[in-house]
Order: sequence, then C-alpha cells, then structure tokens
Amino acid sequence: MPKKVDHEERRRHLAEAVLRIAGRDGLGQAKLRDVAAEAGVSLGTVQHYFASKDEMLRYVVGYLGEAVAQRIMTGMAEPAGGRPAGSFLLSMAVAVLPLDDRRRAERRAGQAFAGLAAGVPELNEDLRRGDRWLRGRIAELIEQGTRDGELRDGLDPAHEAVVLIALIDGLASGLLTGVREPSQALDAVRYHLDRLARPV
Amino acid sequence: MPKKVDHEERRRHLAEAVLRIAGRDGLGQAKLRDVAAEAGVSLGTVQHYFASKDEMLRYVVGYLGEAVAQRIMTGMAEPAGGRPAGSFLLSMAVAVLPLDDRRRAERRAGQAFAGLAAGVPELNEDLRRGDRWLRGRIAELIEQGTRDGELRDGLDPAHEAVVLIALIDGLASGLLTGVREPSQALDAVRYHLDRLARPV
DNA sequence: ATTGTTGCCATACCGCTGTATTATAATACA
DNA sequence: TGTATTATAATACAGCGGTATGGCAACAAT
Repeated sequence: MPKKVDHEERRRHLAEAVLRIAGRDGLGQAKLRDVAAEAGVSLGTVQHYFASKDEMLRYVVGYLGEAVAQRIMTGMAEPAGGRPAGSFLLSMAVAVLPLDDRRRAERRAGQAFAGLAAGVPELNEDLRRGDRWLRGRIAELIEQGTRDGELRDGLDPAHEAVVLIALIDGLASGLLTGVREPSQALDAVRYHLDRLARPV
Repeated sequence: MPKKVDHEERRRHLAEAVLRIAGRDGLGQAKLRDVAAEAGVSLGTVQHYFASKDEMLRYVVGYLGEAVAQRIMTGMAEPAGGRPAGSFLLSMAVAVLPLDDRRRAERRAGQAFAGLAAGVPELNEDLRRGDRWLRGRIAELIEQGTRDGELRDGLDPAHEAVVLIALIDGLASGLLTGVREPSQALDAVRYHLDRLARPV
C-alpha cells in the first residue's frame, strides 16, 4: 500500500551528508537542519529516517566503521600471493591516513566519535574490538614477514603492532591539525617500515 | 579605591575548573554555568573575568600550552649532565602521556582544541610552532645520543623525531579512548626507544 | 477508483546556553 | 566617615537546535 523507498539507501545518503559536514566543519557543526540541507531534503525527512539525533549518530558510527574496515581489508586482500608484508603494511597505512577529503572527513568524524566514546561503554567496546582485530592482523603480517626473511630478526610482533598503529594514528592527527604534510607523513611511515626490513 | 583581587589568579582558577570538566566530561560539556559551579562561583563572576566564552577558551588554550611546555622542559632540563638521551626521551614521553587524571584532562582538552583549531589560523600557527620546537629538541637529542655512541648509527634525527612524536600522540589517543592500558603504552615507548639504542 | 499507508515537508514548541542588565556587598582612598 | 569603584551575584533576554505535531502528496492493493 505505501510508497516504496529503500530505507537503507536513504540512511546511507544522510550518513554521507553527515560525513561531508563533519569533514568540512567538524562533527559539532552537524546540526539536524544542516544535515538535511546538505542532503538536499527537509528536516522532517531526516526525522523520518532517524528517530533522534543520537540514533543518527550511532548509525553514522556503524557506517563509518564498516567503510574503514572495508577499505583496510581490500587493501590487505589484494594480490595476496607473494607480496611482501611491508607492502601490505604500507598500503594499510595509506588506506587509513587522511590524505584526501574523503579520508579527512572519516578521520575527523572518527576522532570526534572517539572523543565522545569515553562515556558510552558500548561504543568503547567497539573500539577495543576493532583495535584487537587490527593488532592481530598486523602482528600476523610481521610474523609472516619475519619467517619469509623479508623483515629483520628479533622483532616482537605484538609490540610492533602497537607501535605501528600508534604511529599511524599520531601521523593522522598531525595531518588533521595541519602540523604534518602528506609527504612528511608518508615519509615517516616508509622510514619506519624500512627499519623493520632485513638489512642488506 | 576598589576591592583588590589578583585577576590572573582568578583566571587560572577558572581555567583549572574548565580543565577538570573537560577531563571528566569533555570540553563540549564546559558550559559557562558549569564552569562557574565547578569553580564555586556564580555565572556573573565568570563573565566578570572573561568577556565571552571564546575569550575564556582562548585563555585556557594558552594556559594549557604553557603548563605542558613547562612540564616537558622541566623533564628535559633536570640533571642535564651525563644523562643518556634515551632517558630524556622516555621522561618526555611520560610527561605527555595521559597516565593520570591531570594529564588525561590536559590531553582531552588539547585534542578538543586541536579538533577545533582547523578553522582558526592563529591557533593552527601555535600548533605548528609548538611542533617545530619539539621536533627540533628531539632531533638534537637523537644527534647527541648518536655522537655519544649511546644510540645506533644511521638514525635520521628528523625522521626519528617525527616518528617519535607521532608514536606518543597515537599512544595518547589510545589511552584516552581506553584501547590502551598505561602499561601497554609505556612498554611500547620503551620497546621503540630500545631499538634506537646501540646494540650490545 | 478508492483507500489506507507511507514519504515528505512546514511549522510550532521548548529547553538550554551565551550574553546583557541590574542590584548589592565590599574595600581602598579622600 | 563617606564615596567611588570593583567584585559578585541574581535575573532577564534572545537565539539556536532537538523534538513534536499536523497536513499534504504519492503510491500500492483491493
């Protein structure tokens, strides 16, 4: 009987509008009216798809996490064959570093959410889970690289994973605040990965 | 003729209240009324010492930057004599990492300001200046450590400084969001610094 | 074609929060 | 002592922003 519309598609559309605003002016500037304007719909429409602002933001969190995880995984799964681990790690870093508007928006929103997640146990648990997963993946890559003789001996995979994640996070922050240039950040990642490689 | 009061002292008192709130509930929760309540004064008093909220926040930024720079410098200036560079670097990291409520508050506020600084050129310039200064200091320490034979040969001071700052920033973020335990963060720093040390 | 359900919008409402205004108490100086 | 000036407080004001409400249009099913 009713008009037929793809709800999920609409929600994604609105989530993208939120991300655009967050990337441009910060998540704090994502008022419902602005989201509506950015998406080209009315305030009522936004309300129609999200019962409250909180619900909308929760959706955006999920959407964002999915998008980022997707990007990381496609970067890792590619020509999985004889590719060196260092290359995987580099492409993973590139996948996450805010080097263009899109990734800038994702990062800005992500940081805003993270800053907000302190009081929300459920959100916090998501972060921990994501971190565990990523750490595990990286540690595996390091182990594999060591076995293959590509990486230097004596590396501690768990520690290296923590260091690498923190390094990328820190560079990402620097890029967002403008204290780091993209080339500088990439250089730093390459420099660090080089030191993990087996010396010739 | 008037009642005599130390304005600067009052402002610092209010700034501390802001930092407590920011550390507890985030800077976004620092409404003027809450700041007044936290400081044990009335809203009118806050207005008396800061013409607007923006001015108050600007003051807090300066206050915060000064406090952090102070902490870093005292950590570096200590027994400046024959102390190894690695020790300086470690104490610098400890000085900045959010390992207790005080530093947590500073970090949270700092991140909130940084996220806000995207649109404020003047604030952004402060960040860049601070970064340049810190990078220079760290690079000097690395050079010195290399000369003294404490650190491994072949390190690139500039790159190492960028990496180290990013590492610490990333660990700080992890600590704030709760995905890192203090011990884990310290281990990561020590692990990284160890690798810079000359192999026995 | 009728009808019931849904998509969409315009608008009203209300609490929160920064700012302005006014009043009162306190104190240094003449 | 008196008075000018400041510190502090209480209160009022206004805009913003999330939420609620009512109406109109569109479309599927009978």
